[in-house]
Amino acid sequence: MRVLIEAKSRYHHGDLRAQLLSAVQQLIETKGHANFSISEASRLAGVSSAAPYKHFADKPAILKALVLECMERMSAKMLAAIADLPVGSKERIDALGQTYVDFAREEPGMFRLVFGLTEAHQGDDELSQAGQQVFGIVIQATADCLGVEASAPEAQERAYMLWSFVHGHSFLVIDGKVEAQKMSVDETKLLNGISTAVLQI
Amino acid sequence: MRVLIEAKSRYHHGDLRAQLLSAVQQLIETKGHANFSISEASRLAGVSSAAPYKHFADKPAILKALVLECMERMSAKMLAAIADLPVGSKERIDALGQTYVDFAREEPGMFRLVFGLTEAHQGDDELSQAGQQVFGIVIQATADCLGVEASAPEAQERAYMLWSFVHGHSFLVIDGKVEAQKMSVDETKLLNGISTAVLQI
DNA sequence: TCACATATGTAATCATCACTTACATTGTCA
DNA sequence: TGACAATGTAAGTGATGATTACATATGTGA
Repeated sequence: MRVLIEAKSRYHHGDLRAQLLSAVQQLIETKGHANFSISEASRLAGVSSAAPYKHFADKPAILKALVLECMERMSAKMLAAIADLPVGSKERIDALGQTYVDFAREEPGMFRLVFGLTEAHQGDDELSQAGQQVFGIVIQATADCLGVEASAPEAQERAYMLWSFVHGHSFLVIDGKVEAQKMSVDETKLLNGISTAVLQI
Repeated sequence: MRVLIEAKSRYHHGDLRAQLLSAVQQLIETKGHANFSISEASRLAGVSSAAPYKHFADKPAILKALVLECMERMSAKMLAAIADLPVGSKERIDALGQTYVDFAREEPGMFRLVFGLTEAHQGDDELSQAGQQVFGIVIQATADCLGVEASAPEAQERAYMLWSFVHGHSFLVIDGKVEAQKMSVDETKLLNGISTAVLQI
């Protein structure tokens, strides 16, 4: 908060781009990515509603930047989660899954944004490349676990199975379906059970 | 189209409620459930922007009506899909999964709506009951397959695993992540592989 | 047949938003 | 130092949406 006030006292903001992204992220968590407005984000950052256009071409560009940053954080978290675990261990798989679900729970708005982006972004190379990087971590861990190369179709198939499952569980959690079904899910057991099942088909 | 024109010629629309729901559904498929507006739905139905409020209290009420109708269709499709397959067979599981994914592909907008409803609906009994009905079909088929009662924790756990997976795959498909990863997924093989894995843990 | 309550629809108003244009301030570097 | 790039503001445009006050059709009962 102090940062915002201080920054406002000068004509040039200093780091408006970053603060805008932060404001938008905050708005997305509270109102959903389809309901935030640039105007409101500007207000939050303490600048005029025209200022953002010096840093971003339009609304989709802001979302794209946010998603890229989000995916990098996701990558970093995943890599950190497996860093201390032995290569080729099943624990790595489970740790990746847990990290994924944790991320969804911590930032449901951003999580939905990353995966529910509009058609405007569908063909974007930069975005799909960032996505491949994240998925690549899962593929590598799966391949190591299976004792094959990451390029092996088997590794890709199993990794996709794991991803689908964790992805689905994440959505069911943040959309409140687990509670709605009056189910209590032991998540550790669940993740462990799934990876066991998928790896030993 | 003819219906719309004909209806517009009269002062009283005739069946505005149903036509509004249909218009909203159409908009949801093209713009997403967070981006449709009552005004635009009214325009589609050929009435003023205030007319809908004579039939629905507010926006959430319209969405709820749509979701309920959607879930009923989903239930019906799932029941139809397993009707001719033997009770307790794994084919039933796979057929349910395929139906689920097909539905998501055919009506991605509605699919997202059903699962991404706002907090306003989170505690709604009618909705969670409809959800339980759909999930109940999966639980029953899983229980039959395992040879246990539907109330058995084992059945619920396995059913949830299957649901998570199919749910995740559905989202990845409609969000274009499968293409984005330059992956070609053999869906039949995938569904079969997953059910095999989950059932024989 | 005819007043009238009710259901249904409209017009008008007001707020908000994305984005633009014209201009102001600041930092920087030749 | 002085030109210029970068970054900000003020004001405005056109589109869209929610809400409200008002208008009309229609079935009903006397």
